[in-house]
Amino acid sequence: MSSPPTPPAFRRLPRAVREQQMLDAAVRAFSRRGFHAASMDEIAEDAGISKPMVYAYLGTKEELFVACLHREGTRMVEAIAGAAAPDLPADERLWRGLRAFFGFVGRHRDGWVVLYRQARGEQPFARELATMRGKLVEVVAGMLDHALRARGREVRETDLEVVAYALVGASESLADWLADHPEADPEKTATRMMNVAWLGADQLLRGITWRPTDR
Amino acid sequence: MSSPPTPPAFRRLPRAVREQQMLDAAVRAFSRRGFHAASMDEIAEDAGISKPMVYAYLGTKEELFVACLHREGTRMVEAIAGAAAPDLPADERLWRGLRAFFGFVGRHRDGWVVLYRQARGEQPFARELATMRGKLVEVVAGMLDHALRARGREVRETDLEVVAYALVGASESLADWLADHPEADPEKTATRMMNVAWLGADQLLRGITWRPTDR
Amino acid sequence: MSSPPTPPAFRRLPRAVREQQMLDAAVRAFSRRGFHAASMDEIAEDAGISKPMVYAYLGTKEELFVACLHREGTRMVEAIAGAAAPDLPADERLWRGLRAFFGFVGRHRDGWVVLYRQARGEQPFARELATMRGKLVEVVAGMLDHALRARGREVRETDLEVVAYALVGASESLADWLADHPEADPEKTATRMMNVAWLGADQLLRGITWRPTDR
Amino acid sequence: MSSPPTPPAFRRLPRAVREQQMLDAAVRAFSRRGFHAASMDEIAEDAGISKPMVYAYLGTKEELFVACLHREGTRMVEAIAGAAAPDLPADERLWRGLRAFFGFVGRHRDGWVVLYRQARGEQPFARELATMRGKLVEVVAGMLDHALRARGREVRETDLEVVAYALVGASESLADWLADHPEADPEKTATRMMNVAWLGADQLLRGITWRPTDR
DNA sequence: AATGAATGAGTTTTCATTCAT
DNA sequence: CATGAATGAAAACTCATTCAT
Repeated sequence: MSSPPTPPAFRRLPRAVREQQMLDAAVRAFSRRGFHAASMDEIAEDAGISKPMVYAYLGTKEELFVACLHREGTRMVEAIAGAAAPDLPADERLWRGLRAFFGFVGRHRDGWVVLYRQARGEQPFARELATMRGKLVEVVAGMLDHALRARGREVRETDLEVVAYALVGASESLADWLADHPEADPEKTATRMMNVAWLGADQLLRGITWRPTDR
Repeated sequence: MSSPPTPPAFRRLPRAVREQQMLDAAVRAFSRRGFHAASMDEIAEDAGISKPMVYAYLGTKEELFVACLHREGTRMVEAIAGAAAPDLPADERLWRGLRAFFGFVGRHRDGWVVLYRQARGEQPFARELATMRGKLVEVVAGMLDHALRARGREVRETDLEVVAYALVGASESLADWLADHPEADPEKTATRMMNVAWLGADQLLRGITWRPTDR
Repeated sequence: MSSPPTPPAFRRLPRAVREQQMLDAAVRAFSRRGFHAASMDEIAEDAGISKPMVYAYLGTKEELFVACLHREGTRMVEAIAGAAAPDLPADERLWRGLRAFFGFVGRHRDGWVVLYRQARGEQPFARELATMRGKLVEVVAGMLDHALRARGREVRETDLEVVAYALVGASESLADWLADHPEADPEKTATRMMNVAWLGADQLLRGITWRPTDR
Repeated sequence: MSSPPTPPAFRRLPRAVREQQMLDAAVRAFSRRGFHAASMDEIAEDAGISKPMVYAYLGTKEELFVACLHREGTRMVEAIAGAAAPDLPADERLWRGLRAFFGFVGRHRDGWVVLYRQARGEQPFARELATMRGKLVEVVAGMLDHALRARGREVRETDLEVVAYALVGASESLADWLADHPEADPEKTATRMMNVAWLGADQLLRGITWRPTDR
């Protein structure tokens, strides 16, 4: 008597799976509506789970957002790091990194948006975000430094960092543009960014263009 | 005895004055705490006026934010447009525009932050912001196009636009960095940006550097 | 120098005129939006005058509403009283009263609505309104009593009052219906009400009908 | 010592129970103070629950009011419909309907007031209310039509509707009066209304009276 | 006589978060 | 493990009303 009429077939999933469902829902909500406008009710419902479970698994709203940031950020960094092997020449590394970056953005537009567009405005995440971006800047700066030393030249560290910062910033902006233009081709966008970054306006104006050699 | 310490002369100010006070307070609040976290109470108190006046003069919270956007944006665009005269050679125009831009950011760090960092994440202002940025991109694209045609060459419009977009994006990011580093020198930052934009990584790595001629 | 550029031709109207303008605006606002939803700002603007003037002339919002009630109510009572002379036979008095009543409603739909529909729900005006309606009920009851005594019969006062109340209520409801049907003919509505009131359902069902003799 | 005076057994009630408590409190508040003057704070406190629960269960203030309207309206319509069986003669149906109606009003004075007195003035509920009243008018009109056809006569539809409207209006007004006179007897009021409706002023003045046969 | 400037006080509504079951 | 029930706190917005000029 009083046995459960509907078998709980879809319930009692392992914790890891549930967490991913929640993060998926959270990324959707945060990227579409922003950190403040997204509500925990909304996220819980979209994840098909009750609110207390979200709190039990992923903590407060801020922690949840940070968790999203971490997951998407890690995915992106891994994608880029896996592509730009450190033993290649400078331009090849840059090109592969850019291609990986824009490819990732093209495949995870939601993730990208939540990562950069939303997080930047909210103080609590500024540091978190700065750390992640710092890693990228460091990689690019290291790349430049490496190439310079190979030619027997050296540059003040600040200069390097700022130049790297500018390159990363330009890429972010183009990625932002890419996220807003679903029809745009990530590969082409990467090529354009490469042209700007590598050749600069002066060369471009002279008709010099950079083109990917392989592929 | 008990003479009024603050003369009542500051009350009952004319509308135009009050509006500027409110906008000042709003820019402060929005840029420091973000659109959602900033409260109308806070802004009103900071402006030294009661909430209903804010609503009476500048409308809804969203409208208030847009008003901030407009004021700061107009100031910035005017500063840049006034500096980059259209009859100069391309590199000179770019340089002067950049110098004006970073100079402006250095002088109005709050304004810049509210303008770009906060507005980007909030859907309601995306369009407003896109319009403003669009103007900048157009100017830069026009500049490139002008220089190209002068050399008898022509480029597809989309390409131009994307390159211009990247340049603007890089500048924005450096400006962002500038806003977070109060000790940094806007002039130097402009020079660095000019190097990246004009020469590109390739030339920089070869030891070629761009330097302002005048001054 | 600095003479007024626009001559104040429409300003400085005598107080009585201004008050009527305000009452007109107030009746419009109250009847369209209800007592609470109508705002003093709205009324002042519609009257083409500043808010402090409204307060100076007609007092608080409640007092303003009461003033509307008074003006419209007095107009209506006068219209009815002027039509139903006390020396006519009962049916003729009733008919003339009804015709005057529906005629008035037809000409002042706004006034009627503000008078009855809005005032009834708001406690502060219940008494005011009850007084006015009481006068009407008294008149009708007196009419019935007069007719009864003329036939040598007498009825308990309460009975009379309730019957009169029902007649007034039915008229009010029809008037309400009339206010919502701008195309309807007041005269016809009066005839219908007369039929119900005078003959009753029983006679109507038997095919007996009342028709105005004159006209 | 310090044993809990009120057992915590009354907390955490199931939704259905809470909803009824809220509706009870809302009907009380709305009918006593009017739609606008009644505050959600007040209602929540009177229901012994916090405001957010009211919003969670019954929505917006307007929706809450409509919910009240629905509950009370349904109760009333059911009471009347259950009493006036369609196979009785016209006068008997009318009488039973009126008796049920006034009986209901006598038992739920609060409900009646909120239903008709408050709702009529507020635009947002006009339609809701018109629908409900429309049903009553239709029933009465159908009754008259039925009786007429049984006697081989026919009447224009508009005429019927308006007469029915007048009868309903008269009843509403008497009910209104009843709500304001707690000492009055619903049964007697029904009898009076029946006299007015069925016999008309003419017959009443001639000393003809209608009396309930049964009971 | 007339008004722009100003506000205290209140309202609806939302949301992150936690119990008790 | 899971959730329906519950709330404290705060935010946006409005409005009748008054002062100082």
